[in-house]
Amino acid sequence: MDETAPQKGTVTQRAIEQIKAMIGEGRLEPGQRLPTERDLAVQLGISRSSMREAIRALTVMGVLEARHGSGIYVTQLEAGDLLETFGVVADLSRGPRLVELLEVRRVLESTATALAAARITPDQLAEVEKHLTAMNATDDPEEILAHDLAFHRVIAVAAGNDTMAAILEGLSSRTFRARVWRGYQEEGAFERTRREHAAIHRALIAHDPEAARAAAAAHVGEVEEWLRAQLGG
Amino acid sequence: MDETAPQKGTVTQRAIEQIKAMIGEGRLEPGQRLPTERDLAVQLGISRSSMREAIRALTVMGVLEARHGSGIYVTQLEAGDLLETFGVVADLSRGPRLVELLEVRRVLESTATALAAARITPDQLAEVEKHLTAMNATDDPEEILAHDLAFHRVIAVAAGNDTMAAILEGLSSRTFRARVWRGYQEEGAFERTRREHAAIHRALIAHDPEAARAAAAAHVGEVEEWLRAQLGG
DNA sequence: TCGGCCATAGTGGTCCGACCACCTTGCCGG
DNA sequence: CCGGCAAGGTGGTCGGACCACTATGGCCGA
Repeated sequence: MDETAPQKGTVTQRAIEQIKAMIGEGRLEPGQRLPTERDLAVQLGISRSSMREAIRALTVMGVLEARHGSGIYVTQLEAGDLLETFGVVADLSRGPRLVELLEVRRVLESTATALAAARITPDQLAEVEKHLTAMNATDDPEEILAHDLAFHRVIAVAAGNDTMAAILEGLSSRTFRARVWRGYQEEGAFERTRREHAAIHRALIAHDPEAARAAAAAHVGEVEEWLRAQLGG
Repeated sequence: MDETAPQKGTVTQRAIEQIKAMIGEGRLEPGQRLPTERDLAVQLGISRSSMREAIRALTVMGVLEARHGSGIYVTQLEAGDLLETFGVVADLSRGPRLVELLEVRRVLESTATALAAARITPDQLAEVEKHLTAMNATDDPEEILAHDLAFHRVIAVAAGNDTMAAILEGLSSRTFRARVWRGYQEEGAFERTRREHAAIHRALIAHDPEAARAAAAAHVGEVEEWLRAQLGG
């Protein structure tokens, strides 16, 4: 048995862990440039192919970023970078898990909206209003959806918890929302959605966290219940 | 310009999207075996190296699973499979983001505990008690941590939302908890933790969701406040 | 006949070397 | 002094070869 090379798992997997460890131990700072693929491969004693797979893995995790012709860099390791893959879950989920995801979103969205009610700045509030009016001024579903997403995104950011905002971003990814809302809006839910958004807006203006929490929970809950009914019968 | 091959992004990235689309459209069922790497590479018109990188990427996302000597399979696409990378966020986060993660955990954990209070079965309750007593019967920090994790895991499962349980699992990943708790427990927080766990347990027995929510929120909130103080000065 | 062993084909895992596309740098000429 | 151009360096792609492991089926012995 060779103590210098425990030989656990594939060499690629080992490389992934080693680089992750380097970052965890602070030997690689956010934004820093890594050695070249070729050098890294030599350092870890593996081939460039395997090293590239490891880099690819860390890239999809949002830990590394490869710039063609320039080099490999550690990302800023911000919530957005690392939670990007969260959207994949939403995209590939179907049936009962969609309800579960909406339940998670209801919990987080209501909390975020409550926090936002207490902390939102005038500028952010103005932006919320901008998307609200734009959303009500058009009949194009695409545009409505875009402003709807932006509406909630601004609120999530105003809550002051970037991690929570990033998770909510993933839970509201374009394809996820589009898939669910297509059916929901076909049942003439536009007016109801408008009223719910208005209620959230009022609560933000009043800086009333409890009202904001209730309004947001009801808003997401409506969709959640509709989807539950769709699946149930 | 070739309309048959839009040439957007790298070939590997395209391959990732194509396979993801196949699964999204239902052309690939969970558990199903994919063609060989070599065949897939030919089908998508790329080299095996690039195809392997795409497969590696989908593997770390928890979408595919490669079995050496057997083949490549689509995972069951359960919440646990897809949210496994969530733990990486916790592992690589430091400073203020740790507080944000704990804030998210507090929100989800309190909700999950409340749900569990209403739905928990006698068997699950017995398991909760098992870990509770085991946790109080030893002084080995390692063992305490293990039972602590299991304690909350059972509760999360009892809540009936697998997605939420999977997220909480990521937020409580071993290294994350170990890093934070090391310092927290050094300040003689054992007794307080014991009391908080007991309070959660009582609320579960009484099937009292509100009490359970409050107890869980306080439990996580304690650590959150301690960590906030650590960073603040 | 039945059971287990083993050769074999097929699969993912690894490595190598070459070339391409792109960015960066710095030299050179205006 | 400045702008453009050329060369070197980097990640991206390719093809082929071999290794490690699994699964299958036939063969041999009981």
